[in-house]
Amino acid sequence: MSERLKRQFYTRDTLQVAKDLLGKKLVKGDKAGFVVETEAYIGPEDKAAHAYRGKKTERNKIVFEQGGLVYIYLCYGIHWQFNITTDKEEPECVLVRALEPLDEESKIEKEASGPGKLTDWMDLDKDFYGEDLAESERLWLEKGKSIKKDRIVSGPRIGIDYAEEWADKEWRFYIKDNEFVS
DNA sequence: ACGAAGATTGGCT
DNA sequence: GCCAATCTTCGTC
Repeated sequence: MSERLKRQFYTRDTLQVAKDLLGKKLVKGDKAGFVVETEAYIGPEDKAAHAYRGKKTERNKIVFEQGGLVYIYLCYGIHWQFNITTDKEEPECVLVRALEPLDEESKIEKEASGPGKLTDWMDLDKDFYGEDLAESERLWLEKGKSIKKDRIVSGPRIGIDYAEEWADKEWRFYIKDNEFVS
């Protein structure tokens, strides 16, 4: 019996998926962690999104596909950013910024508290580009913990000052008082 | 074909 | 708190 999240979880409104992802369990091999922080990127209208104005490139083409796929890319030449595509048709996605590791040792080191640290810890790189989280044998999401609505808080996204009015949108979601949020 | 900038992090002026 | 590291991707020459 599997608790894996199905396609239908991802092919919904992106802001809703971003909120619902909190508390879910990301599993890869023998490593796993609970999602504690996400950010939503809303396709063509969002200046902070790579798909702003419907711009489709070699890098971001996967977000134009259906929801539930991995959009991963290298930033600053050093860090990988792990995103999950959402919606059916719209080029939208959710950036997973931080995890609460399951194992004690990783918890103490806060090894997944930040988008770059998270991918380092899980060994995620371009090899996972386009991976289907609803079908993959090596990476997927499970039901995880249930987070009460009043434990979910929102705020402006991080590192996108160039996006002008879109930089103020409160599309970053995280679990209140969780120590693993970046 | 070339150059600028980036959804970050960690170390030190 | 500020700045360098590091390299792929994209826009432009």
